[in-house]
Amino acid sequence: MIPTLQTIADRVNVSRSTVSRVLNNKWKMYGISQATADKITSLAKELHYLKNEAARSLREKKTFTIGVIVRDITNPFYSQLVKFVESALYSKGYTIIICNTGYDLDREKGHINVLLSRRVDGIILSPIQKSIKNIFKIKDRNVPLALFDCKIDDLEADYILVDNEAGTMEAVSYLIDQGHKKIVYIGGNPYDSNNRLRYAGYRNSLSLASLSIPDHYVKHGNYSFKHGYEAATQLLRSNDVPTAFFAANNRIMLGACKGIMDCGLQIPDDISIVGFDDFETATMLPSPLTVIRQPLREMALNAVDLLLSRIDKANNIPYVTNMLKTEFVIRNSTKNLN
Amino acid sequence: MIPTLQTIADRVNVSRSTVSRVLNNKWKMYGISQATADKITSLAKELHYLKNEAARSLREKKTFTIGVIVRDITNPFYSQLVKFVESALYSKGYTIIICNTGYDLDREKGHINVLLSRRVDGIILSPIQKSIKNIFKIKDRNVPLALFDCKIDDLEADYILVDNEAGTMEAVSYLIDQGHKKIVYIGGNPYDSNNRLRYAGYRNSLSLASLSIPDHYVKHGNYSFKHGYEAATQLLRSNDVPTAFFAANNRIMLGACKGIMDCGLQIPDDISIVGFDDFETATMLPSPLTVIRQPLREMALNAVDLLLSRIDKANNIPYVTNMLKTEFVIRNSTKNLN
DNA sequence: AAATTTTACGCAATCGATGGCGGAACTTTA
DNA sequence: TAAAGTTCCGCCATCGATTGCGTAAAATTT
Repeated sequence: MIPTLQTIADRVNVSRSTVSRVLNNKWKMYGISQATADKITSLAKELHYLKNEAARSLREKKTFTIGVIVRDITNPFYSQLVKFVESALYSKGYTIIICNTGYDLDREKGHINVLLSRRVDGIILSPIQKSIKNIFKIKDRNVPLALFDCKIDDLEADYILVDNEAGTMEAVSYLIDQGHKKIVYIGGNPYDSNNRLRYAGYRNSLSLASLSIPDHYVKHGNYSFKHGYEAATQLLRSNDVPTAFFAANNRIMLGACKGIMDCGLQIPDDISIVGFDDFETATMLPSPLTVIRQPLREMALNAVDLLLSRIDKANNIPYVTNMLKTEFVIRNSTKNLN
Repeated sequence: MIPTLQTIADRVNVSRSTVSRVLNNKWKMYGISQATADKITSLAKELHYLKNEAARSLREKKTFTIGVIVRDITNPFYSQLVKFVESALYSKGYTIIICNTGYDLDREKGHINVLLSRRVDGIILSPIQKSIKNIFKIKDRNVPLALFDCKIDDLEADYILVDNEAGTMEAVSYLIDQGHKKIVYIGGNPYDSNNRLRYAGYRNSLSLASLSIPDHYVKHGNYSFKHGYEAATQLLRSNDVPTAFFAANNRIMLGACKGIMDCGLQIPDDISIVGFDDFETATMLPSPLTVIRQPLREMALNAVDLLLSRIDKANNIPYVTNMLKTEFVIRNSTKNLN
């Protein structure tokens, strides 16, 4: 049998209440004698008593659980996010439930239902485009929510993200400064907010330099290796070969790099590339990749802080949008054409 | 207010029991009229009623929660494991709590306590060496447990792992067949079961070929990029440069590759390398890496099945050790010296 | 010695869902 | 019309922990 408060109470000849108070370190304020307290704590240890969290949650209306919904846990961007979030929350006594949507709206919906059923204290959500309905389910319940790595129009909420537009402009302008004029944008889902903002940054930079953008230099698609690969190979085999690629995320970038290699070309000698997200492999390629790094750790801690403050101090503080700066990490994947 | 069974019961003028029975699709066996059932289901929808899982868990002594404890969630090996496990369990109505130990024994202990407190229905644990005490805590409570990617001496339990020794022998023998005689073993923690078995495989292969192993050809350490890097660079700069490396896992292998590159050498022309674990980056290097692939998806599903069968059919079935075969993926990171 | 304080706890309600047992109301049968 | 079924549902205990309120017993004061 798994011991309960009652088990201990019976053996020490006190009531459940007393045991509870002792084990929650509140015995002083309830005037319980040292002797009783000692008996209880030592018996608890002896029996390997562990509080039943389901019972505690039910009574306290607090689960010490946070739901984390990501799009693809195997993407290092998210697995690192999870690592940081888990670590930060662990030290605060919270536990995380991981939900992987795989960019599937129905799955996201299902996961949200489960999390709400479990009465999680908060949710960190990295939504897919068109998640609004799902998000409203959370808002309706007044469950603290941190939207991660996105910005949804007309939706009031807490956001944690980076300045996608500025970050992209820094990278694209860098290419332009190096003399590139034929710069291709390989993007993700055209409705995704990140993609839109990154694309906007790309356009801005080219426009500032008075460079035009032929339609076939813009390849929206999705955030996959495959898309990056196909976009790159297609362009490299076309009759208007660009001099540089901008990749909207790490998956696309890797795919593009592979495509470039498979076309028998060299980075940066034959073609330049920059892109969003830093990742380990970026440093492992023959020429390490120049990338836009997102301050993932900061973002994770930010999301946790935001959530915890809503949980602790009531959920009626004004919404904030926490837009962090990106860092442009120059390595060696671009060629200076000047 | 969040609606409960009582809320609905009051509005429909029935008892909680009736509502519960209807919402659990048991109304037919309790002879509840269609009309009542309809009223209840539609009101439940209208109010967005969601069962309180804490209450259900408490009453049913079942949480539909599985704890997954991994060493490093950012290692693609584990993030993929999590992805597969999450997906398989989601379809069965289970939810997973992720715990990242970072190879820290105390953290593992803390996480196990939390999971037991939460009365998870089962645990998938990828332990660190010397976890036995922690594991016994789980066994003492009779909580279904699947030990992943390890084998602990004298500990009866369910294991899911690959045939490390045979897998390693296949790879090392391949090197030997290609004429390599100076093969270095860069390993992980010397007490780790995987490392021991992989090392055993390495010794076996060399021994079968009557090759001796100088002490400095064996570099135990830990499963980190850093260790791989340092071991490789140190050996490459020594006066007894090997012709091939065997890396005991993906992190070490990547570190070794980086070390090789930083020494200005080429794979496979100057030095050959094979290692454990397949990973995306392996295919992205100038010469794609020859690796020993673990059937991760199978392993994950196996772990889930094992756990669920223990959960559903009682926890007294005999322990099993599920040792799967590895797959040797030949790419282009070794040179034929013959 | 009676009154007052302090010490040291216990009682019982509560959180929300579940299910065994029982029973009222209505219908059918003899 | 009384007995026997059916139909349809409610009562209440239970899971384990928490806490406001209350109080008996011991200690102290007057």
